[in-house]
Amino acid sequence: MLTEERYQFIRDRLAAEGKVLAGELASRFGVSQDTVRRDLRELAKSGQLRRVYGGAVAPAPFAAATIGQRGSHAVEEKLRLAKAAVGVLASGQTLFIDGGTTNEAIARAIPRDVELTVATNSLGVTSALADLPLVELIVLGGRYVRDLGTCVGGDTLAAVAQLGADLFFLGSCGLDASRGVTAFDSAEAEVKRAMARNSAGIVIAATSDKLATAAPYRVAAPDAIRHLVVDKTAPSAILADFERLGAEIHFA
Amino acid sequence: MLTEERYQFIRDRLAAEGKVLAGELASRFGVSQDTVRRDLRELAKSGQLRRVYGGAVAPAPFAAATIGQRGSHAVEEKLRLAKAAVGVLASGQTLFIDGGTTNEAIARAIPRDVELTVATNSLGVTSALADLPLVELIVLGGRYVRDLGTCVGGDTLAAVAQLGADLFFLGSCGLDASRGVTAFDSAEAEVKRAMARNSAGIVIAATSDKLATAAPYRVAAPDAIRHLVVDKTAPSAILADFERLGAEIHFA
DNA sequence: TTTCTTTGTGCACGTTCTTGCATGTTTTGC
DNA sequence: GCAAAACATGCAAGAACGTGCACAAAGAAA
Repeated sequence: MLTEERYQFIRDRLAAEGKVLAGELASRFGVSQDTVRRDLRELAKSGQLRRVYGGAVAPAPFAAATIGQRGSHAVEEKLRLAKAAVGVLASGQTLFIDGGTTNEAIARAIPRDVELTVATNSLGVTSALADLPLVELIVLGGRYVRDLGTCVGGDTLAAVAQLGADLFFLGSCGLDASRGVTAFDSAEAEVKRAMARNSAGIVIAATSDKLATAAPYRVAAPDAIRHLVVDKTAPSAILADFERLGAEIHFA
Repeated sequence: MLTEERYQFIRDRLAAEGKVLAGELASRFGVSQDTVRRDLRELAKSGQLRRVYGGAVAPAPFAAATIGQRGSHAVEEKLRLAKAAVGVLASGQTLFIDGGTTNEAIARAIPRDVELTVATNSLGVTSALADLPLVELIVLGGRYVRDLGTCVGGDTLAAVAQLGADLFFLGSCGLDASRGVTAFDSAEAEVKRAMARNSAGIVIAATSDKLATAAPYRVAAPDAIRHLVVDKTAPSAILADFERLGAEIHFA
């Protein structure tokens, strides 16, 4: 019995029934439960199932429902980034959070026992925070843009102008030590600029593919970044540039 | 029986019927009530349900006012109402839609090929419409109120004031032919009043338990209702009153 | 062929998780 | 106010789990 055969059987069984039991698989394959557990661990690592006590279940449909191509590896990376990014939070703070899948992951990673005031123009972030009892949630309305999952426009700008925040979690941007933070869309950039202007510090959690890239619209100067959350594969030369400009580097 | 299976069953049951009983779940699963209570505690910790004495109910934004009433029959009734309510729409119209489970059902029932401009302060309605390609969606931001699932406050009022709509889908209210439309919350009523003021006509889809009830805060006069969508069990005497006041009655 | 490395597997051990029971507390209905 | 039901908490037994290690089979290098 090849390992791959077991994998395929598990995948099929999950698709058909939604769950598998470790003990049942072991007796069916004629191997020890340890081997089955190793299989499950391996498949879980690539997001093909979710391990639970006693076996495994089909993965959450959450990934499929949301935006873009986000491979399973990128999900894990974003989750690690999100957990590290939450580390810069302190109870009682006021935050701006804008759009992007990384920011949605961060919002979902905020623990239930932290007291915060959060203003966001992202539908995903709003949904993620809507249930947290200690979060005072302010929705920044405006024209909803499907492709971004956020609100933009004059109404959004007006709402931002009335608020001030300790930290601004800035998402889905290009990031370059000389050009600073840049966005791909004009209206989006306007809102980000307003949020940056009304915040004491900017937090950016960047997957490694965002580093050293630039987009047309300028959002913030490179020295405006207070916290930069990256994974351990980020080139140290680039990080050194940001550190020199005053950013605090956090590794996921 | 995996723990996760019990979780899933509870989630499904809550979505369908709005409530679960600890004792009933225990006998169905073949485990002790202690285990069921532990499950409920766990799900409550992540906001997936709200614990009550004897079991649990669906979390705030969806439970709204009617906890015991929303059996699977009530869900079906709301679906029928929603389909009928969509009948009053015409392509090219501009709508206000506020909160409530009935309005969320209506939003989900809007077909993909209708061109509309929709302004809403409800998170559920926003989520329902976010994917429709022909709907220009305007999010009315403000302070998010967990129990209502909507935004209220001065910012919301200001955003409403800048817009005008053909129809206002008014939800989760008391409804009485002499007192008109009434709401349970002061801030909520303010927003509804503003929407009513800036709309040419009001549409109300009411489950039969809403008819001939009243709440403290006045929202609109009884003769402001243009379309009233009810099921066939609605008392004809009450409907006659509304019809005399100028409402058009639609049966689901 | 012989030797070494790689990979997959099973076993032993300690750890963590789940569960039912016992106990004491809180809530509900009368 | 009282009794019963529902609940929270601590505890112990057992199941499931992770890890390190040994062993065997397959292939590569000498």
